[in-house]
Amino acid sequence: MADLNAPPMAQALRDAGYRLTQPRLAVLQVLDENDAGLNPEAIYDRGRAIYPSLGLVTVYRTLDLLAELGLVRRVHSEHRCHSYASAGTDRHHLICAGCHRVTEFPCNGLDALIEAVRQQTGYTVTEHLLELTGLCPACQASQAA
Amino acid sequence: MADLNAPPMAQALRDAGYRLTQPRLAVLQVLDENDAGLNPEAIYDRGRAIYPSLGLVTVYRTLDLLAELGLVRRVHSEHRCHSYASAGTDRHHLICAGCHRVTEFPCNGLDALIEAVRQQTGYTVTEHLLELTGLCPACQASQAA
DNA sequence: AAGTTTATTGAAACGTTTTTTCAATAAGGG
DNA sequence: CCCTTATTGAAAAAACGTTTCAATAAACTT
Repeated sequence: MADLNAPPMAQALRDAGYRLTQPRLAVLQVLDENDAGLNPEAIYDRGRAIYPSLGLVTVYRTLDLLAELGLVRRVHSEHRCHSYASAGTDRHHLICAGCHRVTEFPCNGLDALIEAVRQQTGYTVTEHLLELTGLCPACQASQAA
Repeated sequence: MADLNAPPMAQALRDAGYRLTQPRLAVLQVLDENDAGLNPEAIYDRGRAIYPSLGLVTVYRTLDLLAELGLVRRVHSEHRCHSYASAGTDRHHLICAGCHRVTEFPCNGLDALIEAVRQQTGYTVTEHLLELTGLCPACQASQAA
């Protein structure tokens, strides 16, 4: 089982005690090669180009596992929340409404903001979700033309 | 058509040019009386106690309409994004992981944070989503006992 | 109050997304 | 190589959401 070209997330999977199967590697590769959020069916379609026996169920299971391990995150919108994108060390998604590209950004200052909310409301805060949506520079440029 | 006890959102609906039907009022009342995020089926069950002929399809349609008007918002989580809660003037949800209560909070400082991201990335930012999850004071107290 | 207009309804049917079941397969260890 | 068992994928099922359309009811007009 050669892992010379395995995406970086593969090591994290192995380190967590999971097996590196061909279907999982195909899913990982699709996620690695695409910076737009992709829904399970799109991942399935692209994954079958890499591993033709890939099953849609496996895509769902793999995404769930990766999400559990914090390696991917769901991409949220008001209408649909079906897409997933890779999750790096930066925690927050910046989503282009034009090309659907998903970029991560660190959000300095959010800790202070959360602390203020904690003091105002008495809530502990254990999880937070922040997504910003707008147009990336490339889409801004092409819309201006 | 008496609206003596109509929830506040009813006026917003009427002002937007929509009819205040019994099914819609039932949905509005359910949302008004519950501070936990509720999924469509839960709203349907509770709504039928108010208006027995209520249909599930109507719940979905009413939620869509209310969301379109900014009167309710979807509640997001990593696993499921099926719940809705009332939306007031404050924009952001604070969700209790214990009792599922959804509270809104204003988030002073987020504008500055978004501006910093804009300058770092070149993105315009037209929408933002922020949710904080933790334990409310009541659940903290009951867990400590 | 009665009549008219038309927005809205709900059940049935349908479409989409996600999960379960289970025999078969394959990853990884000895 | 053999063994263990995690994982797979197709079929089936469950869950979530939308469309169709005749009937109903909200709101307006007279």
